[in-house]
Amino acid sequence: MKTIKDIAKLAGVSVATVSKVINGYPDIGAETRQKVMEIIVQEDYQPNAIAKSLSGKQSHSIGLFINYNPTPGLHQAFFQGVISGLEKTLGLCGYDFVLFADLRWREQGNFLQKCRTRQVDGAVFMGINKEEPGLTEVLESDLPAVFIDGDQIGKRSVCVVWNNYSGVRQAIEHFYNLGHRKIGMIKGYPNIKPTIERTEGFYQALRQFSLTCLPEWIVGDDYLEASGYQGMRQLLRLSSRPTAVFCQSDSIAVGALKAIEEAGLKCPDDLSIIGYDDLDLCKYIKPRLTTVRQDTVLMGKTAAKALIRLINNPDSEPTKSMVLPVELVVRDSCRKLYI
Amino acid sequence: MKTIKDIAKLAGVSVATVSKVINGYPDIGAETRQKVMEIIVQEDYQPNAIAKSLSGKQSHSIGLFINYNPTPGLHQAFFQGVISGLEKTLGLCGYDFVLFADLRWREQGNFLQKCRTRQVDGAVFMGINKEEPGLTEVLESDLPAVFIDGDQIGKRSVCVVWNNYSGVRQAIEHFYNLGHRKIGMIKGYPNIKPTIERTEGFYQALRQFSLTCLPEWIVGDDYLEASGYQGMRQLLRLSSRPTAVFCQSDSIAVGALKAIEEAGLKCPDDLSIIGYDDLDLCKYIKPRLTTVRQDTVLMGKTAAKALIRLINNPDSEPTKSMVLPVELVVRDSCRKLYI
DNA sequence: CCAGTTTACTAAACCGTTTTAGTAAGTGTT
DNA sequence: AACACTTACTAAAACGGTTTAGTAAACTGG
Repeated sequence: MKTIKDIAKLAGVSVATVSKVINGYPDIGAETRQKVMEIIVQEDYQPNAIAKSLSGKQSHSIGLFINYNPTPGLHQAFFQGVISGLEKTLGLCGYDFVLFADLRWREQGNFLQKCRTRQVDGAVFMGINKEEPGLTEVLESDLPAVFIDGDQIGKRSVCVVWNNYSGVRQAIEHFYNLGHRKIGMIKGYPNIKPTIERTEGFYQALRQFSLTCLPEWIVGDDYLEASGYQGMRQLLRLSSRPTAVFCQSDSIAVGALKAIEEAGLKCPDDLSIIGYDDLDLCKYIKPRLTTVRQDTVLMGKTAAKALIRLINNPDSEPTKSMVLPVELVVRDSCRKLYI
Repeated sequence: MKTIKDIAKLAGVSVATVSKVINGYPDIGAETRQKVMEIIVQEDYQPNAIAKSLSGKQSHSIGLFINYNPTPGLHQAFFQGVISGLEKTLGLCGYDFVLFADLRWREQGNFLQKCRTRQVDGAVFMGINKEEPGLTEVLESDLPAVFIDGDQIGKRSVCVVWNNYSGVRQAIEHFYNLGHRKIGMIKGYPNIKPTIERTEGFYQALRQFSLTCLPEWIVGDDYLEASGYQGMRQLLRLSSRPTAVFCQSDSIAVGALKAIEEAGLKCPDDLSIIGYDDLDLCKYIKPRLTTVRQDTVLMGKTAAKALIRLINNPDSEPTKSMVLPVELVVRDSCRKLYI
């Protein structure tokens, strides 16, 4: 591997001069600059990023903490899209990622330590629980950080979230426009952000459309298929049942569809269903599932931009939270109701 | 951030002594060691990985090149599982990953440069095409590398692949045991490894079971749903058609199922289908799809182990290629044929 | 023509480690 | 008591860059 010394020797100048040429310092003569550049190109020289990090302050790398077994409510395909979005935007700016795998951070939650030790310029957290120990240190530090779909706010950290309220409202509005007035809901795992917000959003939307809803129309306590199945069975047993059911995840909706079929009923003829997440399978099951899509790539790109802003403006007050729009994808699981 | 100097000062020894304590050198007295360790714990000191990399040879990081738009034949969920497997095994050994996002490697294909510049101890390539420029440099270098589902072989590099032959054989055997003797195939995108091997495996398996197959029973030229749909329509138009069709991907199978249904036929009653990949949706479509599962997490773990071996035994002859078993997952898309 | 300024460069310190070579004190041998 | 050996430590160079302070040479103005 060629070093800056080799280049300096070949160009007949000092290493300082080479460094200045590379970093665009003004106090270098035109011919010298020219000469050095030629050698750099000719030798295919690239500065050692490690040495650069140690010497300078910037490492041009971003720490990535991913919990692949997150709190329920995050689906599988989630990470892929976000990473891809992060990569596109941060890659353009010359950043690489340090994906922290070393298990020590999981056991001890020493996120900040890991970041310092690898000297990353910023960090992205995905699927990291709010209560995770070690997170406060990050929030109190001056490390630029962004939390994906989180609600942490710190000195130099922001979070990027989806607008759950809007997602639910669009779903309810769709039901409403189709003539549905009796709307139920199968909820996900309690006490976590998506559940809380989607539930709250549900009530808000009902109010907006002046609808009421019987307490027994709200069931469910997990994001999994099984919970959707159980929830729908409960609903079907009711004497006065809703004509449309909003499911807080697609998995729930899949379970619900199973229960509907098992009861000898048909979706959307007997019951309209909307899911949440827009998993791949929504297009393939029958009926094709109407659902709320969250743009994961956009999430990644937005997070990246926020992070770059935090890194480049060390003393600006950070925007605390960025809310992304979501979109209802209409397919075949809802029918028009003629009242 | 605490440095080794701080610790040395606090302990009243030289930095060399602290370094030796940390790295377990023998020429340190028991009391000194004890004292230094106490201070390290008390101060929660962790050595700077960057400085360590620059000084020593090992950086305890692994380069990761991921092409999210790979040649057709790799499905979405693929990467997630492999990364998770890599993470588990390499994380245990104290490695972190450097995920190369900086677009310069894509445009110029300078994989090796990127690795040298970040001083990674090894590299993993996923979805990287065999013809990619810059790959030869890697293969000729002494950089430990492993190619996921590839067929590159280099000085210090191995590849980890799935046994396509076995996968197809299991599928055909399943058909055979159910009584099928007329078996067709819908192929994927031509001239890439999975297609070549699955096609070859198909003929091998037919020979093994002494079956013959009309040329017009082999159709298809892409891994996508649309291709499966078209392929199946072709097959259904034949006067003498197969009773079972092996699809080289699940997407193909989904398209095929659509064509079957559209023709007023039913799977598995009129036609048995087997897919390949075990996508999530196989469990949710109707009929639930019998398919070949490739264990992505196992792939990641195996790759990790191979890489660690390459790193730790710099002069051992590397095993050139590691073949992983695959497994037929039997669901509802094949029927027993009474002859 | 000389003091002051500008230009274009370099030497050397520094970043936080590891590692080699060196050394002083203690131990054992004769 | 003189010698070699061992033990337990340290100074300093090295890794490959950046950056500060300094310095000759060239240029400027009065």
